Amino acid sequence: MEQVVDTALGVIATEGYEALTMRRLAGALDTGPASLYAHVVNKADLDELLIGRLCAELRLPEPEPAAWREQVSGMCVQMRDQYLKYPGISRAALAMAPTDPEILRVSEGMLAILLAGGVAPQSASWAIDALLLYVAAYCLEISVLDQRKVHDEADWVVDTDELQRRLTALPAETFPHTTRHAAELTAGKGHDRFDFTLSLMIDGLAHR
Amino acid sequence: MEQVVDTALGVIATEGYEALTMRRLAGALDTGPASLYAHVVNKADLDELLIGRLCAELRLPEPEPAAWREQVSGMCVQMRDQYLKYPGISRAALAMAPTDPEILRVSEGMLAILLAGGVAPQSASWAIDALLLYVAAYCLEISVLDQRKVHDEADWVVDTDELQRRLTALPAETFPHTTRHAAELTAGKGHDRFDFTLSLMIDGLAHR
DNA sequence: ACTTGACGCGAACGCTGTTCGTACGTAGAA
DNA sequence: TTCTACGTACGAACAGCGTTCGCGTCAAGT
Repeated sequence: MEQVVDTALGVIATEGYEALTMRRLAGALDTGPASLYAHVVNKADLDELLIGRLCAELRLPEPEPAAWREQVSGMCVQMRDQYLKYPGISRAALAMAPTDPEILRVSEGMLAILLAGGVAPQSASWAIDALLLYVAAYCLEISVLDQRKVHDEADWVVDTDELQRRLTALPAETFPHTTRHAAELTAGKGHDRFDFTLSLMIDGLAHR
Repeated sequence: MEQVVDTALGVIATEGYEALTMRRLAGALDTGPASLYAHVVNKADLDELLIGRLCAELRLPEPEPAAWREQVSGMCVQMRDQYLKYPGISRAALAMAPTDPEILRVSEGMLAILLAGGVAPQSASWAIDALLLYVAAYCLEISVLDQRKVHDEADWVVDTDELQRRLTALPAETFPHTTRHAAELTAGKGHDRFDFTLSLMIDGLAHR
């Protein structure tokens, strides 16, 4: 069963989550699809196992009260990179009940950081939920965009420059702010947008 | 083609997005699945049309600089309620390119509100992105949970009280904070968590 | 050596999105 | 009026999905 999870993660890492079908996974294990159901109840169950394995590889820091902001954003960056390492897997994370013990472990770790930083328990609890949700959604969006680049024709997907050109070309009377600030709307290399949102939420948490 | 979108929204409203298959939609229109492709290129195209229709029904307020916070959170609440009115449709929203003119209209409206409120253009642009992403993810999570309640056996899904009981029953030495603050972790009726995250981000935006 | 039990897997089911060829209805030309 | 030609609509089919059933095989117990 451990090998099933490992092989599944391998398939996702090289071909994306959409390619992880029971048949494809069975083929990678040199067997038929029916044999998988001896080790796994469901595809949903497999998804849970995958997310659990992902969370198990996250490293929880020892809470340092003075550095709680860096520590919590570091956790989010860890999750982000883990999600992006297995493109599209965040879809499974979004559709999952938070019952898994490995997820609870991560949640416990983040709670410890926030409480050590002096955040109120209620704010900390809800903030963890919001952060995990945002990270998963952010990674899903990125994975979907990357998937489009592979699957569809290249002219259907637009890069940043092309998008900015299109925004500028919009009718200025109905989209005055969009045309004027097309540069800002399309700005952000790498994970600038991610960092911005994280600091937005963490700053909001600190000012409470 | 307008009728196709209307019927599709009707199906989603009563049976959920997962039930919106080409065959089910064709059946609701008293025809076969092949006929749909005369009006719609793809299922992805249909999804875009649905989200476009959804966004078209959003009401953009006239920006009032003093009330920008209430206005932007009001927009998010509008989107949330619209998403929840059609359970699961936020999945389509998350997997979509932001090219649709109706989405641009909403984005333009929110940009106008934030700029009128004195938010820097770069912060406003990124904040809109983050807010839209969070709203979609939040609604997707809710829809998935509701779906589970319908599909699976009732004992697989846990309500708030049961979840709190389980958290409290965890081993206290490995989950000290989770067991102690199980009440806070499971707290929040209605959209309290949603309101919290929104004010978190908007407050962070104001302190910039 | 015979029985029994468990396990693995080929084949099939019902479902999905999508395509192809045909048949029909209509509009224009002779 | 009659014939043609074109565009549209749809029944049937295809490839793929998750999942289940039942048979065959193999190991252990008596």
